[in-house]
Amino acid sequence: MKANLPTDETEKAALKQARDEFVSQWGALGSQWGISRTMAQIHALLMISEQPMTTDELMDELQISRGNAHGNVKELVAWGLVRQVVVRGERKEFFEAEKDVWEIARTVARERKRREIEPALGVLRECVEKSSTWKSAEAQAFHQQVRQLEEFVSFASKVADQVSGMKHGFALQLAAKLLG
Amino acid sequence: MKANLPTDETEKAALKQARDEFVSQWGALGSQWGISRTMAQIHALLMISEQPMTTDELMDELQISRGNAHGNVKELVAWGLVRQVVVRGERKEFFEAEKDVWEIARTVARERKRREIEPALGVLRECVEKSSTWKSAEAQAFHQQVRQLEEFVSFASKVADQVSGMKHGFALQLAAKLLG
DNA sequence: CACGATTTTCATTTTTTTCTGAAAAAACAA
DNA sequence: TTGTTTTTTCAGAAAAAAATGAAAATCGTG
Repeated sequence: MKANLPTDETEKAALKQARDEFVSQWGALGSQWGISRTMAQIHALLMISEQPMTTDELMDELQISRGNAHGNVKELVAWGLVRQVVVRGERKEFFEAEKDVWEIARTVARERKRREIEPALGVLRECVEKSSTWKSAEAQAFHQQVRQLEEFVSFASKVADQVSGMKHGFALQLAAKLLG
Repeated sequence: MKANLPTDETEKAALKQARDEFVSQWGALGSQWGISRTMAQIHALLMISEQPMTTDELMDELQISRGNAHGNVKELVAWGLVRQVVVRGERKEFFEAEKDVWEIARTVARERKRREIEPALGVLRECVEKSSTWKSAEAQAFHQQVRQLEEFVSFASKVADQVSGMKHGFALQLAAKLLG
């Protein structure tokens, strides 16, 4: 075994600190967004973990309860950002995060479309439909506005489809189109 | 004055109902997102209102307190989604929402970049930097992962710039590029 | 089956966020 | 200035969301 030079030890400590910082900050960002701090922290932790982790390891690392760790890791699985893997010889469940950023982006696009865009479209379409035959000036103004919103959200929906359907090389395709 | 035919009355009632439904549902969607229900409701209400509204009208329409109405409408102004307008002969402040959906989209892109993307980039860049000279395998794996994330978020930032810089005809430009 | 290991659920507590309403401050008019 | 209207602030209340921890259910193995 190699000798532990002072630099090795220093680096080890600094790495731990950097990882903790990343996890903690990512958690804070998560709540700015619409997801719970713990869920974002678990995601961060799994993204920078080289091995899959168990619920107990998550509890230990983040100092959270079993119920909390369990619920949030399962929600990440439901999002498709984390998968459960089997480790030979182990009975516990292990979890690992998708690490490829383009894959992550596609998943987020798909899920956000499903959870946010589609319900909005439902509401808007109902309003557009209802108001389409109304005669008064006020009613027509309402119709016009919800129709414009519906058109836009519908467009956003198509963009989300497009993005979530892109294969690797996504970056190149999209970058070329948008920034070229 | 025209006679109020039964259909007029029916339409009027139905319009009121549709507007309320829209406001209420948009509020629910808002909380799914990262903004408060009330803020989303005020935004919805102002988007479908033909006249600018006062704080008192907002309070009345949404059945909320003055402090709540005040704070949320001011936050919408800070976002740039609502502006304060002067109505001649009136002392009260009136508020109106931006109605053009492309303008709304640009504003949201700009603000979300500022509030969500930029802080994330800060965290990521710090991690990338710190870990760039480290030697151990673990440290390098960490570096690689945060670097990939940094690259992606940086790309997202450029997209947001691009979108928020687009003038009217935005739809056409973007649609052509993405869906064409 | 029976037993220990592990996962899942859930009533309760804690924390965070949002809202209220009244008081203070500011703006304006006379 | 003084009185009136309107806006702003903010301490406390209420509501919503998240977390805990222990009990129940499930799973896998001998």
